[in-house]
Amino acid sequence: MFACVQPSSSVDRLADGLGTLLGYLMRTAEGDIFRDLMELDLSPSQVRALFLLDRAASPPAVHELAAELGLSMAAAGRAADALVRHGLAERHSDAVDRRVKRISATAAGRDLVGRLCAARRDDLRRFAESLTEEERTGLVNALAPILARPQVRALTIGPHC
Amino acid sequence: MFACVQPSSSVDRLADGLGTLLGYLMRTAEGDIFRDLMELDLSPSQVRALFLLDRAASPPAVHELAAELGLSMAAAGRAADALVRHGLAERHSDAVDRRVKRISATAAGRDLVGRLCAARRDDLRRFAESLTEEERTGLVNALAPILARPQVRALTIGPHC
DNA sequence: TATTGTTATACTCTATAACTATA
DNA sequence: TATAGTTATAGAGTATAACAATA
Repeated sequence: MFACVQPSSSVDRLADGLGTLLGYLMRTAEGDIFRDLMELDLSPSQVRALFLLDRAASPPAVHELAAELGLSMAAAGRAADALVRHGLAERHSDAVDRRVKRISATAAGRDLVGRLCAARRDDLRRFAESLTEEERTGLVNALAPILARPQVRALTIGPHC
Repeated sequence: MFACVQPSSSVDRLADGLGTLLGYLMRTAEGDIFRDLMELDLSPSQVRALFLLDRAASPPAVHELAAELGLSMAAAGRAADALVRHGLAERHSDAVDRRVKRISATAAGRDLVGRLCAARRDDLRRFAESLTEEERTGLVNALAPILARPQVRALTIGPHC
């Protein structure tokens, strides 16, 4: 019989450490993010739709929105309705195929996304500020080669969020 | 006038790097976690209730459950109902005050929580395995002093999750 | 005939309020 | 009278199905 307690590998230790860090960051997030959303009374689906519209290269049709959000077309249409009512998105009839209605974010919609991203960033800044200079630079240096990896960069969306 | 482009501080760089890492981890999570939940057809509130019951030192009353979940007592009672119907939780009449019904996780409930935590852990392990040995040990070492901080340890829940 | 989008209906989850049981 | 919990009703959000418009 071998010993029951295995010495943990660097994989185990890192998975553990990251799990703890993620849990801590989630629990300490002040969530000023949600203040704006509560005021506007947006549902989670509506928020996801808005983020999708913000980062979309070109305004998606309702059925594309539905597919990307994992919603029925009816539900996606209603989510778009709500965003339009709030002045966060606009409907345009497609010039080529007049069946399709394309949805795009308005300036106000993009502004809201920007503020939500800034709130998330502030949460991370607060954490970063709570560390010593040594801890910060140590983590920045350890993170650098990982964030430079192609597979990570490929899934990195943009400068914000 | 000063230059418009400020050199970013270590705080900025770390906040940025962590944001990117978090985004990557979220986007690459395979989410086998949700397979179990879909089968059982548990709502988010029911899952949160189950996690709360699993880590509770003693079985909470329905009104305590409601307060911790941020739900109405009626909604908390219904969430408990669903868990009981699925065999994941039990109701006990309090021996002292027969008005209160205490809710506790069953062995099946704790087992499900364990499996959900294991799924999250596996996602992080997969990421850790995708790194080189140098990257892993670098990150483990950079994380070590931070995770040892009292304020982080205070918010760390348990060995799993 | 096939496809896009909207409207009609049903189901789930929630909150508020009314109700029952216990203190 | 006050408190714990359940039940009744109403309000979102979603999906499925029926419908209208366009291809």
